[in-house]
Amino acid sequence: MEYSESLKKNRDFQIIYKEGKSFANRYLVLYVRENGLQKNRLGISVSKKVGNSIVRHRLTRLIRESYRLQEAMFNSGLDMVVIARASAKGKGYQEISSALMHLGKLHGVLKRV
RNA sequence: UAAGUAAGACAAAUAAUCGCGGCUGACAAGACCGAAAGGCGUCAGGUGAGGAAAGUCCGGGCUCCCAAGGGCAGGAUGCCGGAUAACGUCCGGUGGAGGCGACUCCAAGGCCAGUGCAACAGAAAUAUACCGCCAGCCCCUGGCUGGUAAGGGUGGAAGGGCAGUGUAAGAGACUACCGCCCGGCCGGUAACGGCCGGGGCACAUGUAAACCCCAUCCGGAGCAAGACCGAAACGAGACAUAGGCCGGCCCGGCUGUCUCAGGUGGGUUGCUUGAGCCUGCCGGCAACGGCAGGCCUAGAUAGAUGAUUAUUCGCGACAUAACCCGGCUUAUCGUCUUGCUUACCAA
RNA sequence: GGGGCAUUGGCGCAGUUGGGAGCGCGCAACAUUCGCAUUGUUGAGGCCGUGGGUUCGAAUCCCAUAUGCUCCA
Repeated sequence: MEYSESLKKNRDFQIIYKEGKSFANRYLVLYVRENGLQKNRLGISVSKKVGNSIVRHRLTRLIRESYRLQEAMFNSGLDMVVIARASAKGKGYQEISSALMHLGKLHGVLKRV
């Protein structure tokens, strides 16, 4: 991803859960927190409750892909954590992507086009 | 053709664009990050999950720890022979069970080494007489004593089975066949099978997935193993007091510089060439082994396979490597190949 | 990567040499009261997680499997 990094440490996730704001819809939950950097940082979390390893990997990829393709739409300087919910199991790219954009709109982190 | 049975193969395909992880090559080679070890940009090429990668139920390699040697305890396995690095796996047999058959299935050592348990029912559960049968006696529509396991009834199981002889009634008391036990001979590496003789049955119900006995095997932990490089902070030592702070000065303390130990955050390695795969020939019924030729086929470290478009069909199941192999078990949409069996039809 | 535990009425739990499926709360009915609560009596409710096996007989023993919880690194 051109402008972004991924979140790795559990500590980073915990900070965002504590200090960030969250919105949710049917498939996803999105936490956002300003990090004061030039870049965005993205973390994806899929719980074991959602499904087996195949399902979890698939969802991770769909979320990463939809973020990658829409990356230019987001403001910069944000830490974001996307959590997949159990109802997202078995859904396709179109649904996941539109769910992510919907949450971005709710947070007001999308650039005005 | 239909039904079945056994073995095996495949796991949607093709193209384009964008994106991700290793690898190789070329160009940059420094202006970056870091204390160090080390990492790093662009382009091109090639490569990138499974038959179960799963469950973690077994076995081994590898690594470290412990260790003079041996035993006990504990655990596992359990007909015989073979294969193998090893196995609880596989192959071939034996015995038993199922099927018309092809074929399939079996935790299949030992309750005549010992101990325990067997509710209820039943007279009695390893020792006995309730009914009955027979004999004798008596106070004779009955009772008592003795004999008896053929019959009834209970039970999952009643003391070898069945037929005959025999007897007061019966009984391996005796006899034939079957079963059991013992001994011998023959075949087989063996499990075992066949034959002969004896015991006349005294040992003899079931349970070892009850304790246990017998035989064989097993040291412990696991790649977050282990090895290497190694900040900061903490610790030890040395030096300098040249400088700063405490002070009038010295000692001393803090600070400073250097060294060492330890090995945390972090990094490198272990990390993929291996009991490897494919083809052919040879040995073996087979599992498998030998020889020759060819091939190199993921290596991530928060963890890489996705998205879009087009075409085709049956509209795609179960499911993602994490040190590596050999098995087992479980999940699974379907497609195909071959051998064999049975039934029907045709020649 | 290794190990352990649990699963029994609606809920929480007992259940050992393998033979009866139980306890408390809850539920229903009846009694008591003018009525309710309390109390008492009675009752319903179970494939003992699932599938096989051993045994005459399995909640219990053995094997496989599912779900949940938990420990160590």
